[in-house]
Amino acid sequence: METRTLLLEKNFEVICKSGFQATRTDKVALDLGITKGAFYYYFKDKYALGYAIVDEIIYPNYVGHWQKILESNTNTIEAIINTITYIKSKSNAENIGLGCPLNNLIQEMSCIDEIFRQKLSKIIDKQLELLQKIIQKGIQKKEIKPTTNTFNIACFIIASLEGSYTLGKSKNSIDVFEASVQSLLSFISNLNV
Amino acid sequence: METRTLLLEKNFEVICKSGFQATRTDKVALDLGITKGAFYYYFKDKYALGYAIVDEIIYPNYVGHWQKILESNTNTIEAIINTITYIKSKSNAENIGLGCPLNNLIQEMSCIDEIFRQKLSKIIDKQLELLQKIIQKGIQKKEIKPTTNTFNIACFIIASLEGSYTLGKSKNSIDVFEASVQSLLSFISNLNV
DNA sequence: AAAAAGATACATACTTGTAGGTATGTGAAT
DNA sequence: ATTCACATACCTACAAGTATGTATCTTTTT
Repeated sequence: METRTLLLEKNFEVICKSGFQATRTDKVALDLGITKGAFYYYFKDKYALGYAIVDEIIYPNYVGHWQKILESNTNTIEAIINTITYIKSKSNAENIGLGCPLNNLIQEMSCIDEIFRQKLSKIIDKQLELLQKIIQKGIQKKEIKPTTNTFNIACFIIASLEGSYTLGKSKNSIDVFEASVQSLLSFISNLNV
Repeated sequence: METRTLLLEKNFEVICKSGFQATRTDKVALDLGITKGAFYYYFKDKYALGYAIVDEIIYPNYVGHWQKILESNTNTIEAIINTITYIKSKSNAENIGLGCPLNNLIQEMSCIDEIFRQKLSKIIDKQLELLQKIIQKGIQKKEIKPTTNTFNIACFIIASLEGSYTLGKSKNSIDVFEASVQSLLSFISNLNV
């Protein structure tokens, strides 16, 4: 694989485990058999690496799911439930302690660096935008109660999901995560007409 | 005020703004006209300060609300809604960008330091425990649907709340926070018989 | 009651590890 | 001949912690 890609992916992995600030880019590179010189050939500084990870790895990963729903034609509620069930299935007892990479970075970096905040905020924005469109479409298709406040519900769904990761991470246990997501799923199934 | 208390409270303030790792304890002390020597007289090291903040400031602040509900006799759902409405009212356009101190520390420190994780986890645990008791009592008082899964709902409420802060922090906007909490409130009001 | 002996609550100055970054070198490809 | 894709060695700012000094207060001794 290309050196830059290797650096991006391995650093992402370590950032997921220890956060951005605690990540030592030179040690990560060394683990890959890559030297500091190579790192600074591809990235201006540590923050440039962080931004690249957000743009190139995190963003696509968080927006894809919702995009697909919009493009599909299955029942709206079913589609949302399927997506969240899929997201849920990706967490297990081993990785739940790591939390959600997006969530982690928001809490750690938003207050320290405005560019980080903006880039992460954009991911949330895009998710909210897509979810609102999905719900709106569901209302038009008469699959979702017309009284539903699309903005409120979209915010609530993303918030609950992120919060579920927080619970799981804090307790380092999949149980609380799954319990919370389960409630979210039944909440969503009650949005129908 | 006592030197130790001053150090605790001012450092807590700065940690809320910049996180634990980015906080420079000596600069915080200096701002208070206190020297490094005084700091290390009261705290073994930076982590001891962090632990003290969690134990002495954060813990009491997060557990008190739910404790009061258990001790009161008002309608369960009303009591929960009042509490969350009160919590909601404490955030505004100026401070929402800081996020929730508990949430912040969980994301930043849980993976880095196990003692931090345990102490923070205990706060989540206590909140879940109290909320479960509150819901259980509500069921007994026939104010809440008997089919309600107390564990799932307790997890969901805490997760949604924490997640709402995450949204607000990421967008540095009170709107998404309030929208999400609003949905949570209406979800809770639907828990009645 | 006075003096001596510790303890308390800091202040000052110094040390050290290291994270992050730079400057320069070099072999291969174009 | 020059650019590309790194490698090596060095630098430096500073966060964290330590060692030591000292004024004041308390306690004990005589």
